[in-house]
Amino acid sequence: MTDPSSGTDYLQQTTRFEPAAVEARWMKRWLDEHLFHAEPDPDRPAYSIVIPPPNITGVLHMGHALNDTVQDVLTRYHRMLGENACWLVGTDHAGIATQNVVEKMLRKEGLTKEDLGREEFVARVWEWRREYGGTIIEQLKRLGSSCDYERERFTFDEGYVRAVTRVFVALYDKGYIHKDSYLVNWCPRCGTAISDLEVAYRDMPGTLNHIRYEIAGGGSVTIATTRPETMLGDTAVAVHPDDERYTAVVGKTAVLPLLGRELRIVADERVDPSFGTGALKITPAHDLTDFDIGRTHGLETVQAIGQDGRITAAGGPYAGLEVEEAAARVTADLRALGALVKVEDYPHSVATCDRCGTPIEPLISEQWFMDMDELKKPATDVVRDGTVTFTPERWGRVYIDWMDNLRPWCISRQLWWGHQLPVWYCPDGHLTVAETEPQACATCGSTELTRETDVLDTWFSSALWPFATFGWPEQTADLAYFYPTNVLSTGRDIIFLWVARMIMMGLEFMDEIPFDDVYIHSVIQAPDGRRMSKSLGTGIDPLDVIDEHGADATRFGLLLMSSTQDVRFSDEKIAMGRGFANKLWNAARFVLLGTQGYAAERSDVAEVDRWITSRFQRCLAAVEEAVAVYDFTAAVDALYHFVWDEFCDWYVELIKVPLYGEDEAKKAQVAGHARWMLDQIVRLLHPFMPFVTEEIAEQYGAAPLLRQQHPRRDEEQLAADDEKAIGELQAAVDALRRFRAEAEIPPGKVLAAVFAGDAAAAERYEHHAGVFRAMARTTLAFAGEPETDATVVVVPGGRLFVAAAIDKAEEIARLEQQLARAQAEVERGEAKLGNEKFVGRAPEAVVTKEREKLASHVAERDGLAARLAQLRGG
RNA sequence: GGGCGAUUAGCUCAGGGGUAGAGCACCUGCCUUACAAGCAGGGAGUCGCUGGUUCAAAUCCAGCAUCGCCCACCA
Repeated sequence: MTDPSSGTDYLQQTTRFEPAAVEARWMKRWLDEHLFHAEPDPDRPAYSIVIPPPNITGVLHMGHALNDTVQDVLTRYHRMLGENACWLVGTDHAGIATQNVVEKMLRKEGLTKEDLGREEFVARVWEWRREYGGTIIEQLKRLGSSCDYERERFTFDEGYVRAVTRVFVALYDKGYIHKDSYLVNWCPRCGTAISDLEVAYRDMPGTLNHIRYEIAGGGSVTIATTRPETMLGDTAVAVHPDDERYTAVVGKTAVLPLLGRELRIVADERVDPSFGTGALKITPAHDLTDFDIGRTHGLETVQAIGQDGRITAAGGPYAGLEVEEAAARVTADLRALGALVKVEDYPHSVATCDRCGTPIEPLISEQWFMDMDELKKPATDVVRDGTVTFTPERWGRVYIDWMDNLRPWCISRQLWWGHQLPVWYCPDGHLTVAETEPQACATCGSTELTRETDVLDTWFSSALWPFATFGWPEQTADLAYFYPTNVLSTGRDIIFLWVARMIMMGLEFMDEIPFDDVYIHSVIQAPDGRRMSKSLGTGIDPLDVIDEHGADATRFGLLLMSSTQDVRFSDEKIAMGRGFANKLWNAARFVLLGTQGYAAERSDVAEVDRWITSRFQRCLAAVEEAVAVYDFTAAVDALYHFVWDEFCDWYVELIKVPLYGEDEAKKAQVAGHARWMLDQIVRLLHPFMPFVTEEIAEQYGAAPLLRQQHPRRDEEQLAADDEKAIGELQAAVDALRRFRAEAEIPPGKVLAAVFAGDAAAAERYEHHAGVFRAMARTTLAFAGEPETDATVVVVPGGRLFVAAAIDKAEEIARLEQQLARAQAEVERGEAKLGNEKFVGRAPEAVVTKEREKLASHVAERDGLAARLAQLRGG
């Protein structure tokens, strides 16, 4: 890249990392050079992820942003490990959602879909999709998502339709799909049946109405209902067989008030005798329990509520009323009759349409169902036996529990936008199910065929995503190479709707699981702990966050929020990411500008070089272990602390001494290593913060990092001795700094100190004399008597006597405090080691550690006591 | 009704049998030639409550409380 990042002017002047321009430039380059695209390559292992396809009506929200960051980290990470990584991207045609959006648009033009007719309407939806359907894909790019955009798929594209049709026909031929007249969840507003999973229960206030039904031949029975209007569809009354209050009336006939319909009184165990009056009105056409009881007892069904949500002709005088109005009228009329015995407040949960919020009307209609019994067993087994793993694990148990209780899936929708069922009817009502339009009825040969108008549930097609996107039903090279995918990352809200069904379909049609791992990410709530939602006004637009802080910062912050539990959105974490990107950028500026002309080369000559290399290896190990178990917070945390606390705060400061020094050979060695180290860091960090790392790598000619390798784990680069040595150096500098702060010694004042202690420590400190000068503003001497008014600073391996300008009385008080603290530690340690049970039963390492601690506290105490005695005496 | 999760510093959250951690916020001092979006230092918590196991519990177990989520044919 030449502009504007060529030469050192750019580095010199850019003291802050400015994401906006950098991001756009890099995304363009990655795309122009096809760096995200993968083709099957037998020489490399495949790593594949399919994105949960967002709805074409969707815009990027915080959940996507987190999920896509996770997938991008994994994709970039594995790509740099040398795997052939393909992150497959695409969109979902989203039946109801999309149809609703286009209908709303038509309404603004004063049109309904009926005005246009089906064909024209569907054409309008395609048009809408061409114009707006790609929005979310463009938004993905803002985040830096390295999807294989050249493979973009759509759940309604040509090849996908073939896959859906093939699956439907195959399942029909196997007898898993059938048509039935059954009680389904009907949304009167959307005008379609929906599946159980698309029903949301919401707590609402309501009333429990006790209604008296007279019994033919004398007596009465009182039932209780929350929906009085459904009595218009009653065909029976049921009581529990063991309920002694009602044994006498079972078998008799009750009379439905208002309509006069005769109702059988039946006994059924599904009635709860403790609820209400113990007598249950039976409306087989509008309640699932009633429907089942009706089937058992051969009861008539009366449809009192129509698909438009209004009372039908069966409701006599109430016909044509909306249910709410009907409820009011029925209640009033019952009251007038004296049949309404009691009305009590009764809050209960109401079934509503998950998509539009309208109360669901259970009613009987002709629908297509998929029987899950055969499909669910293998799909449950693979999770039970660990072939497919869930992270966090608990979602696997949730999945299994749900699978164990599966009921048939209602897959037909009375919509216009979607995969039309490949089913044709002849005038005699025979069915012909075929992949391509048949010429004649398979049963009677009639050529007058009409196609089923229903379309499939959107989730039917989504279930095929992991294999249909790689070319199935064709046996393509892509499919052979990239399937099964490695991991599916998604939110927990679609475990049942989508994940479960992909596993079932993958096993059925590919005879293989669709993915090895399922990673369920956290739900990001609004900062106040409420749901992020547009209607509540609690949503935060990730694009705004990117605009404000940059994509790297947004990714970093989101990864910090990728917990195993729900978390609140935290602006501070994003700001932390921004600060980190800036810190990294500035560290890179320092290294690159301060070592110009030197070539990157790892060195193990200097202790400090071996130390930072070793610390890097530990960070690398931590990152690899964290990513392997999808613990992105731990990965990012390890990177942050290594880069900031160790690389920037210590390494960079430590190498300033040789770098600004006169020893040219030493300087060359340190400079080379610093450049090498920076390159290692940037490679390790790239999957997490792709933009800033590319921008840095560009400055020394290593870009694009997308083509580079991940740093290599190497046990031989670990250096425990050097870590210990530098650790002690850090502790000594810290002690001096603490002393300076406590004694309020001005930063500019240079202190002189005499070291007394063991020889090894003396040698080490002498070697790092420059470090003490630079980082603690203290010059060290290793011989001679300390002055009598010197202050003692305890450091590893001995004591520093600092010629200090502080009050003797204050110094005595300070030492007394330190002594008291040391004494307390000694006593604690002695008590612990004097405890036979502790010494006898605690692990040896714990006891040893305790002994070492005690010894060091004893030494510290004795040193302080001696010093105190000297001060008091002098 | 069943299940799951959470309860740790002022805030947001990690951790997890062996002397309590991070970021932000706060206090003090510094524009020290990579970075003031910075540097150095500091204060701050009976780890929700009650029991139990253990030499040792924030951590494991049981119960309780509060909050949240999911499932359910709560007439």
